[in-house]
Amino acid sequence: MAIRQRAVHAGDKEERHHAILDTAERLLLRSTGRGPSMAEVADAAGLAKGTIYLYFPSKKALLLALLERNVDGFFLAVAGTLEGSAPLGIDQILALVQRKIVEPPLFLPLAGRCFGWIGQGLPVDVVRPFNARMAGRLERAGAALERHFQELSAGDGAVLLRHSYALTLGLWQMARGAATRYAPHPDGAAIDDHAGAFARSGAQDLARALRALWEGTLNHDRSRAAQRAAKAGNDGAV
Amino acid sequence: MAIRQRAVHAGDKEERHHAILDTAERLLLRSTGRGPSMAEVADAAGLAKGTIYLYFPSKKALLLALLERNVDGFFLAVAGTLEGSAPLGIDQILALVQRKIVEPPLFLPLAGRCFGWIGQGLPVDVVRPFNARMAGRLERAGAALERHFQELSAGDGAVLLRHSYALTLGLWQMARGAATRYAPHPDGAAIDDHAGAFARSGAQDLARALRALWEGTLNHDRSRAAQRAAKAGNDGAV
Amino acid sequence: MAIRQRAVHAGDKEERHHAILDTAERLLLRSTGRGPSMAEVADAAGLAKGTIYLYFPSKKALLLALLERNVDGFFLAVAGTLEGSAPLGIDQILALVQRKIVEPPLFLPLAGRCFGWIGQGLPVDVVRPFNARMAGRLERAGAALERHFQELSAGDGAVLLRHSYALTLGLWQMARGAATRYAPHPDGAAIDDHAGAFARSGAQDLARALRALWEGTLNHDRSRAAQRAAKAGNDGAV
Amino acid sequence: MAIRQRAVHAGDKEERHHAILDTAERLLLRSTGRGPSMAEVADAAGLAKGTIYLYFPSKKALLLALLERNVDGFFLAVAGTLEGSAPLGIDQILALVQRKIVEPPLFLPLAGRCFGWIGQGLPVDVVRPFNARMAGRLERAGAALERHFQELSAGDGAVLLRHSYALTLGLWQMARGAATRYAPHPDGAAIDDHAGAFARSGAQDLARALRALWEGTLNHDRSRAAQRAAKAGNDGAV
DNA sequence: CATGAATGAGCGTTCATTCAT
DNA sequence: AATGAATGAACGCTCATTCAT
Repeated sequence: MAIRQRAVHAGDKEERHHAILDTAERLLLRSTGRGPSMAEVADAAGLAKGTIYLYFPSKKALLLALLERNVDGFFLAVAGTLEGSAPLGIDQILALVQRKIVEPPLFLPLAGRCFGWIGQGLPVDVVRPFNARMAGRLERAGAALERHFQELSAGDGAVLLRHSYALTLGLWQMARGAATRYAPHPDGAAIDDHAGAFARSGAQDLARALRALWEGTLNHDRSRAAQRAAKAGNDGAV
Repeated sequence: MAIRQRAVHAGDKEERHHAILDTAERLLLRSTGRGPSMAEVADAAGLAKGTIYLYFPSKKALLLALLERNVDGFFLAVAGTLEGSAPLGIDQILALVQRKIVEPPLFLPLAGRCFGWIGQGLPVDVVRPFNARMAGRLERAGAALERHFQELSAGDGAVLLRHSYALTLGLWQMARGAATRYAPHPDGAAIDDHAGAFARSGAQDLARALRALWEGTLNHDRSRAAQRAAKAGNDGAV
Repeated sequence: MAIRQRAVHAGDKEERHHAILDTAERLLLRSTGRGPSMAEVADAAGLAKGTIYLYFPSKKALLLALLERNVDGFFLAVAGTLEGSAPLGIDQILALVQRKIVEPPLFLPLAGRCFGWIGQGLPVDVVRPFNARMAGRLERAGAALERHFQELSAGDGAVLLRHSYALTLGLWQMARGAATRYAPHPDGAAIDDHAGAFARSGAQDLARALRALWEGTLNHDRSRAAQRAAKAGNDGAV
Repeated sequence: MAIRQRAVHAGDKEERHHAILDTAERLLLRSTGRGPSMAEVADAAGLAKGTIYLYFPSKKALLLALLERNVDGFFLAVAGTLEGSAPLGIDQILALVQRKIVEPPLFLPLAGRCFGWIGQGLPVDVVRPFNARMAGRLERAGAALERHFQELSAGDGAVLLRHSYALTLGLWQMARGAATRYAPHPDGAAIDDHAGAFARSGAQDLARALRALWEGTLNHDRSRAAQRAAKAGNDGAV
């Protein structure tokens, strides 16, 4: 175990915080069941087991931090792109969503597992701020989205993003259960044809599902807006 | 623990099989992480630990059976209803889907957890038939669906059902991660408001998401069908 | 499980007794650690688990019976051959010993394991008669041996046979520990050269060891007899 | 259980390593079947169960280490004594062998049990070096022995030692199986007489057996050497 | 700050034995 | 006599967490 320098400055500590998260993230991807043990994380990070506990009070807290960093990444990226651009079409936005959700760290797995872990046994004063922060990110991204699609009324952007996240998450898990992954499996050339029917969830499948969800949502809101407009016209006439 | 009764006939054994599954199902809902221990299941079922292993060869097998029973219940119910009825509108079908998926045993949680477990460490000759059975159920339900909506071409019914299942699953997990934890135990009397933004997944939210997914899918297929028709008309004219 | 006939006559019961022992013997050869489970024995014998307990009061008793039958086989065969034959040379007797001990059921393994099991937890009224019977067999075979070698005084035949059994048993176990067996291992073509030095115990090695033991014993007794004779002569002369 | 002391330095750890082995050794002597459980070892050593696993990766590894320490003790002691001494007579050497094999920790039992365990379920990269080390010890002790007895040709020393070990092992087991069980626990006050015939293996019996083995071996080799010499003389004469 | 030895509750699983049928 | 469902103590092992150094 390489003896690292002591982290004396605040910056160093922050850095080590992130290093631990990075390590845990990497291990979580290859892990199963209960996720990587604290010993594994410590080893892989080149730290002692006890040291991890200087930075995170418990394993649950570590996983929660990991989840937050991941979800944050997605919503911040979406919000950032949307806020700084000319109006985008649905194709471009769907591509963005898919790229940000599936590609980069490629771990929905984390979410799938963490959502089952957190929320139980974590102290209220940890969970409450976590939820508040999530809500904030989501609302900001939702608002940005609404600026690109007039048919979305206030709050609908956040809802659509949340539904997209859920749909992706669900598909990922069903796919995982059947041993077909997004990432090409090492020796998974011809795993099993029967796995397909229930789990044929590749990127294409996800794209199709997301498009349906978005078009359905936008259409719905558009017609509702039209109804409101018509009603307003009628009312005005009378 | 006293012997409740010996399951000597095939019927009794089947019954106990189900009783164990029922118990495990109930405990799984309140459990976290690795799910209820075999000892907990046995205790709650009024059996000895070893007895469980007379009915299921391992914990994984028990959970897989639980998952199958759940998924089966959904797809069989959907297929059964659709096959024996006059054409239904989208509202009626959505109500059916939602009722069958969310209500009865009320645990997507199981699926969320099990999909992560199966496909890892289970022998191929267990997983493969499982996948095959799932595929069969799905296809049958999908075909029944296609008879109610002409715009769905062959195979699209199954895809739509799969997407619906995934969406429900994802929303359930996000909701569970955030919403159920403030209330000490019994019922969610005092849910935190901040939990909402990210997790406000009640029945209404699910209904909204499903409707969007279905309308988006049906619209998409309808316009594709229209294009095909138009093209055919043009071709015929020429 | 084929329902066998009920064993109503004494002969049937005796027969089933042996059938169970045969089955257990066969399984024990392929087993490891604690030996075959009672369930395995029952299955392989085509009986129910409880039925085994009608014939043997416990697993330990079953193993003890197995051991007895095996040791009996050896000593009875030796005694039988020696009693009904003209004087044999050492080569012929060694060949007999080796043939009877190593070849036929080929399970020293049983002895190696049983000696560790029995003698603890078995009731006195089971163990005491067992020992008495063993002593009888051994003495009879020893006496027969002494008739072939005049240099052996009373009791020495039994001692020599006991030592032979022990030597064979010890070599067998050392060989087993190093994954080299008497019986050619299925895929054991070139297991490991290093195993050899400590465990190169094939039939040849055993033959060499036994010959040394026997020649040493016979020589020793011969010279002792000579000394006695000389002393007697001297005494007589005086 | 309170923490006795933390083993921080390499020396301390080595010491605790040995302390665990000592404890396991002691328990193994009184144990049956599968040997003492890890929990028993831990308790008797004043440690927690998990702590044992800091020093040995598995129960099998612990037993293997125990066996190695025992066998090592014997062969090293023999080699050490023989290498640093003037030529010894057979009586002296037999006394040495017996003293080193039977006396010190007094547990062949271990070997009897361990030889059945190792070689099954232990990774090759553990068993192979183990065998190699054993071979080294044996060859060194054998070579030392050959310097004391000219009639032993190269390699015969190791063979003789191996046979001696096997003979001792076998006798010990037969003795144990029959002799130690009547006395309730503490000491063998009232050994049954019937046990004797098959198992009367005290130190005297062992001495007798070993002497026969050694004399037989040495005589054999001596006469072989004589034959060779005679043949050489004849050849030279012709 | 950092370490890693120590802890011990907990887990999934086995299996000899019992006894209602 | 025969069955096999039920039992429950025991086992080997893991791992989040603590705390002396």
